[in-house]
Amino acid sequence: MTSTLGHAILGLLARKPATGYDLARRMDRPVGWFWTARHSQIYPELARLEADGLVEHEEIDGAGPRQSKRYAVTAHGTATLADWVASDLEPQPVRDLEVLRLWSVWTVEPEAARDLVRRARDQHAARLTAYEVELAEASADPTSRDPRRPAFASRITLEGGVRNRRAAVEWCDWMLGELADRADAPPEAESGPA
Amino acid sequence: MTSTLGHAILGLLARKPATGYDLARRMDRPVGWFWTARHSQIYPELARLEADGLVEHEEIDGAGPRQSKRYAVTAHGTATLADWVASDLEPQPVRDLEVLRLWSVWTVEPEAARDLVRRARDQHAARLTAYEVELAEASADPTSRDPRRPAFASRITLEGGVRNRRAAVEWCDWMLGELADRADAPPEAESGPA
DNA sequence: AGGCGCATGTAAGCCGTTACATGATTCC
DNA sequence: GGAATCATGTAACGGCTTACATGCGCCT
Repeated sequence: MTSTLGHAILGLLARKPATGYDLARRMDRPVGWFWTARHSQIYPELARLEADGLVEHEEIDGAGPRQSKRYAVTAHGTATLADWVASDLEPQPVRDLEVLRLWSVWTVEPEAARDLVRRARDQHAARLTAYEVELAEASADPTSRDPRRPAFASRITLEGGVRNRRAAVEWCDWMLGELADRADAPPEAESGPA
Repeated sequence: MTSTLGHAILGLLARKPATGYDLARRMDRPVGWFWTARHSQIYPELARLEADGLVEHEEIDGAGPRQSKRYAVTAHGTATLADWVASDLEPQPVRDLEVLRLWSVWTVEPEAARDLVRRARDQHAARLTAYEVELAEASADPTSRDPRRPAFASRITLEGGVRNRRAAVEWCDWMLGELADRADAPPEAESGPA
């Protein structure tokens, strides 16, 4: 019944209580590496979670002028989150724009293709570096060895990100090899150094 | 102006003309590995593409009782597709349910976590096998070496899938190691061999 | 005086899914 | 006779994005 976004928010709040505004920022980094949401989606979802008794709020006066609401998970919320984590979710269909594009790469000149792959490689490499930095920070925390601590989960998800992006960079390098200009030349009838 | 789905359909039709029904099936395998759509989305999109002059159809009487429409890309459609492929798309935000879930894995018992990771590993391994089979078939086609042929694009995207899933399986194995039951035991005050 | 950050919400619209609707042919 | 496959569409609804709306305090 609770949506995926709801579980994402519960996951954030289970680590640390926050206002809707805070959540919107945290939905960038670090959770945003694999799930994102705008504030326009977060505020109504918080109301729904509260109606279901999964979170509760207290009014605080924060830095802003207006009263803010700091949300925290209830016991019921934690239980719901844990159930969802352990549940049998069927694999989601993949939606990858980069691969979809590559699948039609035969429609463009090899030179344009190389350009494309080089740009993709750069983006993956940048992401890889960002993950590596965060992973180093996460690993420094001694609690990141304990499977019942949030830092553990952060560490293993980041490790996944690193491995994933590393594979992507290697794949791009491999593709550049496959696209190397051996025979870009227009098809000439029997050339070759016979 | 043309949507992502529109480009996905153009990519399919550029390889081979097809009916809406065909497209719906092909949106499973092989394109469906990285982009999917239901027929209810495909039929209206075909109408839109035709209105924009990117595809055209001829009536045929196929196996079914009703007249079918076989669609093919126009020259304008091919050009539009090529432009999109070479264009500078900004990286899409990742949305990964499996990782989102893992990020909250500290809320469950290590044993449940191991179970979860084992199931994920199995799914990745199954996908990996499927990719490897298709890659072997694709590589057998001699045109898969020519960057201007569809088979080339199929081969390199499949190679990406294989590398990606291989990394995922290895990551799962690594996580199982991290979750190994060294110290699952409930926290007893000063136990340990001195 | 103007812009940025804090802070919370609503509204319009697109994209995608599930379900509804129809109907002939072929296989069991 | 009934189920599966071929074949095309529409309708209702949910999730997500973009844009609209408001307003105080701080920094330049």
